[in-house]
Amino acid sequence: MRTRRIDPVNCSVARSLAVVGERWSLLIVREALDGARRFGEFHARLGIAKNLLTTRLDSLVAAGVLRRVPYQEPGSRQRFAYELTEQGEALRPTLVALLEWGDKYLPTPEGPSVIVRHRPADDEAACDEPVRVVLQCAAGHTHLHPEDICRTPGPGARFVDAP
Amino acid sequence: MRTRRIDPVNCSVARSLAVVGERWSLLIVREALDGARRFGEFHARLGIAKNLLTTRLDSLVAAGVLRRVPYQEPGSRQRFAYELTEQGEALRPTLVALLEWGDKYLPTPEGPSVIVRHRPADDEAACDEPVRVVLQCAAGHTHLHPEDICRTPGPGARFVDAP
DNA sequence: CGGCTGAGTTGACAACTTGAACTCAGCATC
DNA sequence: GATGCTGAGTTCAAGTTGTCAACTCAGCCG
Repeated sequence: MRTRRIDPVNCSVARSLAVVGERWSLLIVREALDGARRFGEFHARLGIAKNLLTTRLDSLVAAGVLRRVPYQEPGSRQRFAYELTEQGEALRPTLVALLEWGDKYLPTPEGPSVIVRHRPADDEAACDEPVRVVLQCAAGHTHLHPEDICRTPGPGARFVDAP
Repeated sequence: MRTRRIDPVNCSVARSLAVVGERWSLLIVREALDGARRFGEFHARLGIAKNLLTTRLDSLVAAGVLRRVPYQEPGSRQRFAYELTEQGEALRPTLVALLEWGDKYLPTPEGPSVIVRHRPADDEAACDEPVRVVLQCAAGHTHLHPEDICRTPGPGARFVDAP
């Protein structure tokens, strides 16, 4: 019997990337996390082509990352805004991880342009410290080294012959 | 004076995505984290077109994510393998974040196919617990809610007029 | 009515992706 | 020493996706 591996196509990373792995999707989510809600805001902030923005917003809505909500400004007709669902909010760790990686390995001479801070809405407990993303195991161990981590098959694993 | 925002184009997320935001880049890194090293392994595991794989591997090497190392199997001529640099290893939290997100929001009926575990090489301290990605501030606070997090300008921030 | 605005749509063109066929260097075999 | 095999690519046509500019469309405002 040949060596077998976990099938790499049957993987949540691949499924996630099918949803948010396109050129602009994560940048749209980033802007949404930063408060953008309206078509024109995304367009102006990102410089994305409008027709692409239309299709990206539609596909993110279809995937459940964004929600389309009507709004009406006084003196204007009803329009639609796009706001993050819980599922969209849940992409924050991914974006913080990418932010950290870029800060460390693709730095600009001036230093990072954005720092994510722990700043609760009720300022009483405001600690204001920078936020980082860390790998932590269920037993509470943190600062895991690469060699201390391994991928194991889960209940849904399928296997393929190793090449 | 108009409201001003942090310039979204001058951002580490955008610079990171320029390197690893293309269709296959993160999947190549995922396979590398799982031990793939050779052209044929990446090709067979991912099913990516060979010419694209060539350009992706080259650009990941140019970006410092992978390193091109010669190897020679007995009875074969010298060839090249691609292995992760420290910079490439540092993408692990990003991939774990995407894995978790996919497991939670894009599940398959059978359950997750991969579980990342804390399993040190020297099994003595093996705890084997699943590994998760968590946001943690420098003061040690964890379990941060969306509303407890904000983006603040860093030293390299540039500003643009709000749209 | 005629112009203004935000939110799109359309269409021509450019860039990227795919898949299949081809090359190429060295080893092994005849 | 010709032939074929293998892994690692390269080339090319066809299809898909992204870009930019121009256009539409609905309602408000004067």
